[in-house]
Amino acid sequence: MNNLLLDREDATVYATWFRCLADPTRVLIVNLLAASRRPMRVGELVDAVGVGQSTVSHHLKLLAEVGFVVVRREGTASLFEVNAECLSEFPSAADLVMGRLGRVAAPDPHQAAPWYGRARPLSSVRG
Amino acid sequence: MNNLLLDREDATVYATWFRCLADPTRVLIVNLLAASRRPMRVGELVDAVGVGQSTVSHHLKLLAEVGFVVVRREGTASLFEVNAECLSEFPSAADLVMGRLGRVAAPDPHQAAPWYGRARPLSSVRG
DNA sequence: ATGATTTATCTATTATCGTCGATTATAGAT
DNA sequence: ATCTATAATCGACGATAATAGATAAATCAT
Repeated sequence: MNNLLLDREDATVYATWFRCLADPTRVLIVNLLAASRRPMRVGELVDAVGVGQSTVSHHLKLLAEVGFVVVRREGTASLFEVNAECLSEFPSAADLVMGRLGRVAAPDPHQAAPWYGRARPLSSVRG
Repeated sequence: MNNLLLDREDATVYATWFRCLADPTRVLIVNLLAASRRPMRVGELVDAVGVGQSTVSHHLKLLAEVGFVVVRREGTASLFEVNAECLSEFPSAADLVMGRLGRVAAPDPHQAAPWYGRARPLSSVRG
């Protein structure tokens, strides 16, 4: 110890996560997808969050890049749903930053976690 | 129900929280204060996070405004420590956004929670 | 009073962000 | 082929944000 202290690299990864939810519209989108637990079309989200379609697409792209949501196309529609791993991993990240967690449950490689293909935020605490 | 769906007003409050940790330097600062659980001087934090003093002061001001940290002056020094309420409230906010929590523990009025004097983020789920 | 230490504030620069409107691309239906 | 519905991309705009450097304010020691 102290193994619960982050280095800047890990902090940057977590900051990326939090930045993803640093906008009210994105919070609404994620909350909607997380609570409903079903795929939703872009138009459905546009109706729900009250900003333009291009703006919603923009936010969805961000959320998908970081890994909060996954997308699948079906005809002319795009179906977005929450990344199930995030439901617990994101709150765990909050716990970790707040110093309440020495480690976080290891991610399941078969389901994309937000950090796959990027920095693994838990490397420093896995030690 | 669904009572776990946020409205934009609440989403804005949570977004403010997350935006506060949307920067690597602030994540480092909060994690340091949260893990050490002791008051730290600005200079101490400057040494730890690797950016200029004015920048650290700037971030601390932000963190204090939102309520993540509290400050007390002692001589020429400023002692910052983490707001104890945030240690659990912030992860709970993450849970709530991810649809895993119907409500959050009621805040203790004697210790400043991040939303005091601002919107109460739990009003919509408290009913 | 002077000087040293510590932190806050001010100003400026640069980069990023949220949003919109318009356009483009894709797929289905007629 | 054309029309329609859906979503992605592009370009622009104003607003914020992160950082640094310089200066000011406050406290303490000599």
